[in-house]
Amino acid sequence: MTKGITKKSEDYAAWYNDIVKKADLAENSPVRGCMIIKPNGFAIWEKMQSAIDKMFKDTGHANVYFPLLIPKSFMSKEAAHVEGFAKECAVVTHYRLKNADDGSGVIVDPEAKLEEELIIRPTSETVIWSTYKKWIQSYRDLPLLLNQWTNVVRWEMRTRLFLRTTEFLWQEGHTAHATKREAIDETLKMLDVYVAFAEKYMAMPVLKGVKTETERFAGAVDTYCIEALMQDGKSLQLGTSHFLGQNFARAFDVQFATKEGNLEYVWGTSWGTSTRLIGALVMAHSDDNGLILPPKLAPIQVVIVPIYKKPEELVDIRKVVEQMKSQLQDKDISVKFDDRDTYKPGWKFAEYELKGVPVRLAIGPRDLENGTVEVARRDTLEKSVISLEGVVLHVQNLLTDIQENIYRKALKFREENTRRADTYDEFKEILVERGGFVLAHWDGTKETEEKIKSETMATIRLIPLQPDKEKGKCIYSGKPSDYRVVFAKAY
RNA sequence: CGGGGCGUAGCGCAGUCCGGUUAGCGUAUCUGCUUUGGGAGCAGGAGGCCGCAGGUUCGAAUCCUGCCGCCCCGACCA
Repeated sequence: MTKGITKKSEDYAAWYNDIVKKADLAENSPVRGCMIIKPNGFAIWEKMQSAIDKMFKDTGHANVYFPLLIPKSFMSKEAAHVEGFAKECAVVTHYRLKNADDGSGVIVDPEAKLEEELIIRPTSETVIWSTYKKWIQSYRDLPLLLNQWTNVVRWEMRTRLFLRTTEFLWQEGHTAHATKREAIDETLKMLDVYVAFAEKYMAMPVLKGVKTETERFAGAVDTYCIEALMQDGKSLQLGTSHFLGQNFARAFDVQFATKEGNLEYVWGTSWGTSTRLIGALVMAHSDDNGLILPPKLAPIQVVIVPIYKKPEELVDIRKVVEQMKSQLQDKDISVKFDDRDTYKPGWKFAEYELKGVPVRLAIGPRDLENGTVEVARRDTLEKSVISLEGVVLHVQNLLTDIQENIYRKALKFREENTRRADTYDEFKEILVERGGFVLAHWDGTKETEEKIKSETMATIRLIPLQPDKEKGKCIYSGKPSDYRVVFAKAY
């Protein structure tokens, strides 16, 4: 029925790529690893942005913009930070091109070499903290709660549309506080913002926790994260929130005068989430017919398809549809009336299913006679015929129901794919046969974590924030452990 | 960087092993007619530096050499 989408069960990676491309979300760019986000994909990002941005504003944050280019020297200020990002920085070395003497095209003008090379931001801690030094003198300047929506570049070895691209869009929050407690509270507060966004908007249940030292952000004291399970049993990190301690304050000498007149280093946080979220939507919810979007993030929530033979019939249909459309719009529902006569109804049905529009209304002569409309929901593909009078209320309820149903389905999937392992054999068997989250005891050492990773490909996704106390033995070393951590293969 | 696959019409592909008419199919596109409640049918048309550069040959999409690019699977990471 659906043209050209690889079955999810046959080849998950191909299925994912097919949906991204066929649903017109994005395509590859002329530069390897970069992506062109198409209108359909960008509209989803815009919905995400506006919801998240509102949550940031509601928690007292303001937006700013720091530049794309960062002096190379800034990168070396914080030791762990350089260590983490140096390998994947794109560097600007020249500022001019010229025509080659042999006419072979343009070349970099060797005369135009920069005195200090610039790096394209892989993240903005360095430039922001170098500026915070100027902005912060007193406890009265704190807290400083800023965020920016930008692009960043990280030269990745292997890329996948949305999930990992060389350039990606994201938001990065950077805050500065007078006390450690306040910075930690901020870190956790923003983590909870991400949890709320994922669950309420993306209809995606997430686990939240803290990363192990190995997985920690370069330069952070603690990295918190939310992780969601994709349909192939792999985990995807959807957002991170870092407690930076005084690391960047020390690196950039950001001190403030306390009420008592002492000079102290500022406490910092940073937190981010990216266009990867779009990849998560695809991988967590969609099916072999295409994209399935949660209504709250769907650029078009309801599409209306007219069915008619003669142009006169469309005239009558249009009258009914226009009224219905404006009633729906009055309820803040985004509606598209697809009255193009260049495509047939069946074609449109398939197309909107592919693109994940949550609700489709079809109306034809038969409906006009009966005062009805056909309603189809994308998540279950169910169709029903309802009376025209009740359509607005019905659609409102349906959108809510779809949002909840997608969430329930994802939650059920996660629950069915979260298992406990008490021995290493059991652990390996689960990962090989089923995937998913595996809760297991760990002795807390980097060495054990590394061994398990190299032997099974699974990593510790997170340590729960309030783990259930349970005496046990590390599945690898047999050493005592007080609680289970969450393992999974990850993107 | 390793392993695998692939570059032929906008997209998807066949043809390459074994060189030989005018390079073909599906789909999309354009024209016309018929159609329209699940990706319509028929007829006609247009669309190609066969990835690039050399070489072998009377003759190369096909054989040889070199290069470039893309995708997938790993190692690094949001």
